[in-house]
Amino acid sequence: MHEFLLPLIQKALLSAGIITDKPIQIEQPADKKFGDFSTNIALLAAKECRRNPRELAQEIIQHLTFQPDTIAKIEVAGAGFINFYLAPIFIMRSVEMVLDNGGGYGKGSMGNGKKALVEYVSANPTGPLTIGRGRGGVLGDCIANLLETQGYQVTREYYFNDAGRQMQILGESVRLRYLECCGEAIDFPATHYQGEYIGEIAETLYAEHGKELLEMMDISLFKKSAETTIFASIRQTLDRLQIRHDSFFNEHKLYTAEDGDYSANQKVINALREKDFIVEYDGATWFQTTRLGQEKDKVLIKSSGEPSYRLPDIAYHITKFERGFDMMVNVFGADHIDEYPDVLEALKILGYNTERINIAINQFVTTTVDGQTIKMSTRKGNADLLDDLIDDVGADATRLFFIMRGKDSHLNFDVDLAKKQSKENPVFYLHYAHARICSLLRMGIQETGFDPTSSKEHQLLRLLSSPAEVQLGFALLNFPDMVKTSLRMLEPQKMVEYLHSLAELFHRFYQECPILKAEADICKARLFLSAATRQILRNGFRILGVSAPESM
RNA sequence: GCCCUUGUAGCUCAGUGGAUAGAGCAACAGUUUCCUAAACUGUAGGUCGGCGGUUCGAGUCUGCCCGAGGGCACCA
Repeated sequence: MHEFLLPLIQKALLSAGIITDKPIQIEQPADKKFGDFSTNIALLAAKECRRNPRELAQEIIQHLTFQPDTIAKIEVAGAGFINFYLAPIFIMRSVEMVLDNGGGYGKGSMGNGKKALVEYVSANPTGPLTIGRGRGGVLGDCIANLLETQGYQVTREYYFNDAGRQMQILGESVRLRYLECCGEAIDFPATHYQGEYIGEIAETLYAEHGKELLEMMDISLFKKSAETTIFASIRQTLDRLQIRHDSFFNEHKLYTAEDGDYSANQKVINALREKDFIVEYDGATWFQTTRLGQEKDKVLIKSSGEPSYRLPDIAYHITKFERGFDMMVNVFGADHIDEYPDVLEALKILGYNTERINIAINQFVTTTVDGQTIKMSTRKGNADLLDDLIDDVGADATRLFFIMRGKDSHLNFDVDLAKKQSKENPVFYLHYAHARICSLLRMGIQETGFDPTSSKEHQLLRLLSSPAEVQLGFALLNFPDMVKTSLRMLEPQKMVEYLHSLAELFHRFYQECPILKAEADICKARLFLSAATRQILRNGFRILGVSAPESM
């Protein structure tokens, strides 16, 4: 609808001779008595024009020209707001587009073929996925879906490292458990991986090899075995949530030189050295961030000669630019919050446009079971496994609960609520609206032989004018704007809220307006409206990665 | 001690410098001869953590204080 109003206002400003560099903001007032849409442009422009806002608003209104039957009323209100009331007939006419476009309704061309990269999950294969990772995974997946609806060519990437120190410890942990299987007495250090899965991997090795690995001091076989098993389990868990990646980027690539060339890591050092941001002391190589006003320099190469995580991170981001991505989104958990500023600083120094990088940070998750809040802690056994949560509440509830709060909010995952089969549970409420429409349409075909999904008599929608119908129709038209808002804010939560309110409006319509019992044309019109609602629910569910049950 | 996020109704949370601060759930009171009552309607519920500042206007920006979560490694 913004596409409809924005040009109208722009033209009015132009013909009224009002010049302002303030952006035209169109919002939907919380209270319907202030119209369907409203703009505060007169308030914003008043200051620079040195005019009274209300007078200015009045003048803008006089220069607004539009087709009859589109806008029912325009008024100046409050301090100088301009409020628009759409004509019901215009709303219902517009709903026809939902049916005409079907699954394509809500798609946009913001991306226009541009290449986008979304990096998410990116857990190293040291253990099964935790609930906290799940939130980021779902968030990233939804953001990727949103980008796709806007015409971006999206790559979903998983960045991992199977070479570092943590992986060494992992291999060592498996070896120790293996020795245990062989009946050796061992001392298992607290610094090693405590989870039960380590023992399971060791047992598998014991079953395959017996005691023949007993004397093997090289841990690479143990490490490899652990990595393969754990990665398989991670991917299986992600698969249960419909989270998929197109690309798995192994950090190790950045360490190795190709054809006598420098490694990607070394190139970063060279380039930063050229910019005079590299210093060496204490046996290590440092990124001189003190020159940027920070308290301490940051280590890039440890005195052991190994790069610290920061160096490959910078090199990795450079590959994103080199691979030609116009837009990049990194989804991180709150524990990585201190990681990215240094990376961005380095990229800026090296001349990359860091405005193309968007950081989406999600706060942590606590779960509530039987009214008891359980705090999540990483690296402490396996009390917070994502798999267990999916077993408990199902994939749809897991996904939806992760994104139904803003990513900045410290999510409280109420496991009992997620399992409830009633409207208290938002998953259920959304599913029910969809299933109810499916049932209604089935019944409609049975009783009247009319199928709104194959009929083209969409213009019958114009017969509808009751408040419940018009409000539902209006909500449907907001879908494209909601998609854009969700993407702009990198916040799928907006979509969840929108769909919830849509479901609510449908239930009210269903309650107030008899459908199959109505006069033939009205019946058809209402079935069209129902079909359009179902279409939007489906389009929204697809973005959120939630199923659309046909019956319940 | 420093940095990031956060504090809004009983609970879980929206709120993009603008109008009398909203929603869902819970609570209370109603609605089914009728397409799924797995639903709908209505009522009540607030010192926007606290104290200052910026301005025509602050829940929103800013300073300090208090509470919560996270981070402050030659771990990732």
